Amino acid sequence: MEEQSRVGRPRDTRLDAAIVDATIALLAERGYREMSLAAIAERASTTTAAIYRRWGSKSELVASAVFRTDGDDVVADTGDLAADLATMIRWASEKLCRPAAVAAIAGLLSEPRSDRRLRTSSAAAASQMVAERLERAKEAGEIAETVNTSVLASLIDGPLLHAAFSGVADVDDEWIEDLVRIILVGVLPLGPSEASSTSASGRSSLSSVKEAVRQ
Amino acid sequence: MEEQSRVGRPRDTRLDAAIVDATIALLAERGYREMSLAAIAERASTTTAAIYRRWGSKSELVASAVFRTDGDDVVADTGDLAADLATMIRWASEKLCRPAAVAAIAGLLSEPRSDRRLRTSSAAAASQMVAERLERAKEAGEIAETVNTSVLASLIDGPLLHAAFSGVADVDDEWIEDLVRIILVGVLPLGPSEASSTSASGRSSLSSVKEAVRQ
Amino acid sequence: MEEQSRVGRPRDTRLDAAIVDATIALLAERGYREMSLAAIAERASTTTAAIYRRWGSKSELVASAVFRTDGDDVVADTGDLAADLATMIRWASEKLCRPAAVAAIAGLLSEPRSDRRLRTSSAAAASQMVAERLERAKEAGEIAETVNTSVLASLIDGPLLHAAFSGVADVDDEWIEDLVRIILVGVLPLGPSEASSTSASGRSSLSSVKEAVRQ
Amino acid sequence: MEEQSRVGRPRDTRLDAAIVDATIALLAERGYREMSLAAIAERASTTTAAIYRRWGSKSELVASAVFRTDGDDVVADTGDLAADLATMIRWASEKLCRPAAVAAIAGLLSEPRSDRRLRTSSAAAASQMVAERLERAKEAGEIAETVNTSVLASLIDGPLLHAAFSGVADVDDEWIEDLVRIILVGVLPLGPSEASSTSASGRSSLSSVKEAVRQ
DNA sequence: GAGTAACCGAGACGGTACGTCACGTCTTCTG
DNA sequence: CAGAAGACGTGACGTACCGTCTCGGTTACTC
Repeated sequence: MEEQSRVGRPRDTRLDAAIVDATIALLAERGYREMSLAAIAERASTTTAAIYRRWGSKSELVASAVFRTDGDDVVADTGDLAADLATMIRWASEKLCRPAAVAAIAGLLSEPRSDRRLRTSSAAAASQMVAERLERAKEAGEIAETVNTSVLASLIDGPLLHAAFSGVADVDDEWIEDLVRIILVGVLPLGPSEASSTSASGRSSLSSVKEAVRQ
Repeated sequence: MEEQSRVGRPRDTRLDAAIVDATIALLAERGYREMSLAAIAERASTTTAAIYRRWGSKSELVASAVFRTDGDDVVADTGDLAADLATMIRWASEKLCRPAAVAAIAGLLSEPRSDRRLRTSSAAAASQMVAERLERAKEAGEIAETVNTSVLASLIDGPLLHAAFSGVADVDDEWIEDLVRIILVGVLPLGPSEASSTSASGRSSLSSVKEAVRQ
Repeated sequence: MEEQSRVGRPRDTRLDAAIVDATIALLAERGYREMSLAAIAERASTTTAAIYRRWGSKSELVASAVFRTDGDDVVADTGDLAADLATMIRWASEKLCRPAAVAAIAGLLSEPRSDRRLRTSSAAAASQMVAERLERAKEAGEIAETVNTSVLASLIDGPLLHAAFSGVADVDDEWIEDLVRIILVGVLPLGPSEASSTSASGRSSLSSVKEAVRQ
Repeated sequence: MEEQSRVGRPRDTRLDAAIVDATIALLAERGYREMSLAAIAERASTTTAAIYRRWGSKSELVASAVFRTDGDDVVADTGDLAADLATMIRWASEKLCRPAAVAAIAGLLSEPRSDRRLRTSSAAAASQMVAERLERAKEAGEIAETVNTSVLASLIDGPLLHAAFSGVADVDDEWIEDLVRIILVGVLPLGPSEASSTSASGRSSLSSVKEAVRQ
């Protein structure tokens, strides 16, 4: 969304909303590739020129339309990791599982310069904040020291991405609760016994991990 | 890849390979959107007509080039769930984390009728086999009864998708091992204490799960 | 050449002229079949899309480029049939004997639906006007009543077509003058003797015509 | 039609006829441009390879199929110019006015190398023979000395070409008879009065020609 | 009678042109 | 100066045709 100069006729703000709405609707209906800017303009009762006055390209429009962060809290930090993790996953599911979002992610990644545009803006910032939140949890002893926070971060968005892309499972509250439970169990510190067994063997083999947990 | 009849001049099999190789190379270099069939044809020293003789569209070519399953085993089933899970994740990482695969997934999902074509062919079949493997593990008592296998399936591909799309973490053996450990711990049955505590409270709240694990 | 609406950016009229010029030049150089729209576009420093915005097809472009009638007088009518016939043949030779015109006529007739498009527009209109001019001459007694005006009309363009297609004779002023002389002599009323002889025999045999003329 | 070597399996002569018939039929139905060799092959129940074994190109096939001269007499020479001219025009009408012939002429002229291929073979030979016949008529005094035989030759095929191309008039026996009458009258020597008047004025103006004829 | 050379059908091959579509820019008129 | 309309260059897409080539298989002359 580009700035506009102070002088001259101001932009019709109803057009902004109409364009964004049309973009989201058409993304869901047709997908990224078969959604032309002409179709967006027509549904918004305007022209492509008006769109290009506001956004620099199709991908920029889609990115800002679908992933506009109206100053949302992207990271929950109440102090209770279990609750916060559940909250973040729920938020992520609301963000990623919409049909328009699936189409947008796929479309933006299929574009060439998506690296700079997309990631640097919203996604990267959010990732950074999530990483910091998890790092704090680790320092607070809420997460086992052996847990790689990079891996843990991938467990928040990743399963949702898979579900949204494959379209197999419908992600409802129960599904999310099940997911959170597995992650939490897998991530929590297991007390003295856990500490000793893994410290003894270092990066133990998977079967030894299994043994340790059973105890 | 369409069948060809027995009569007439047979197809030049070197062309098939050259086209597939060119497709994978250009996907990695330029991404889905900026990879034209003309460029593929040029690199494979042929013409677009020869490509269209073999595949019906750009998306069909990409799907079969990147996700050709040469009769691969898509599911590991040695009886040891821990080892099999690790194997499947490793296989998935080899399949999904290549640059060409990332570009292909994004591109195919940005196309309109990818649902029917792509998923029904390879991905859906693989998902089905994974689901069956997990269901067997559940019946064998290797997985806690409370674990939703649909959620568990999304934990195999999902984190890899996230890592590949965000490009933040580089997925190496250590990363995969960390992932497997978290999933295993979160999924394994926890013995009598777990059974009693969860059976008592049914779908317990997340905080009660936390308590149960700590014991 | 399609109409364009009043609103919006107007067409670049220099492009229209450049395209038409390039079409005529390339028709003469290469002929209809070996003249591609891409070559026309290149010589006119534009693209095929700009051409298709103006004309619906290659044949339509060629027809309007070669046979554009800028409100020309297609029929001479000074009252003197001899002079008018000479004028019309001279005009026709200028229209039909250009290399581009020869290529255009052949090309358009080799296309399938040229009937409706080409003839109904310019050629048919011109033919109609010529027929009317000849009919008036007949009523004025300048042409013998036995002369079929349809045949006479074919004597204006026909010999020029033959000369242009066969490429044998070069059509210069002397050639045209010779042609006009033959037609005029064959067409003029021959006075009382002619009237009586032909009325006596009705549609006389050709040899009797010969006799009649000799008298 | 290319030669074939003496050894090996001989060609299926029924195919030759079937291909020629299919070519003529499709030329009349669809025109030159929209007649594909694949369609010809299909109608003749064979393949394009069999066609290319016999003819070198589409244009060569069309030329030989439509204008095959099975040793026909292309020039009538009974000694009676009037009758011969009528005969030649009648023959020409049978040759040129078929729908397939119109399509063939247009198509061949729209091809690039039609000069060498088409004219050198049949048309040029025929023209040469016609020219010689007319020259003999002139020497025999059957044609006025002022008549240009090149012009006269163009009066045989030309009007028929015009009629066939424009499609306006249907060329029947009466039409041809009318045409022959006009040409003959315009071409015959007019006796002593003609000789003196034209010798006096040389290339007289058209109006003086008119006067001379009226006498 | 065995060889062989050319035929036949089918269909893939390289090459070229066609006509369509979308993107992002530019130019006019109107408010 | 915004907005509507639409032309502009660029470039990809998918189709069609031409003329050639390569198969497996067949047919008739030749040795």
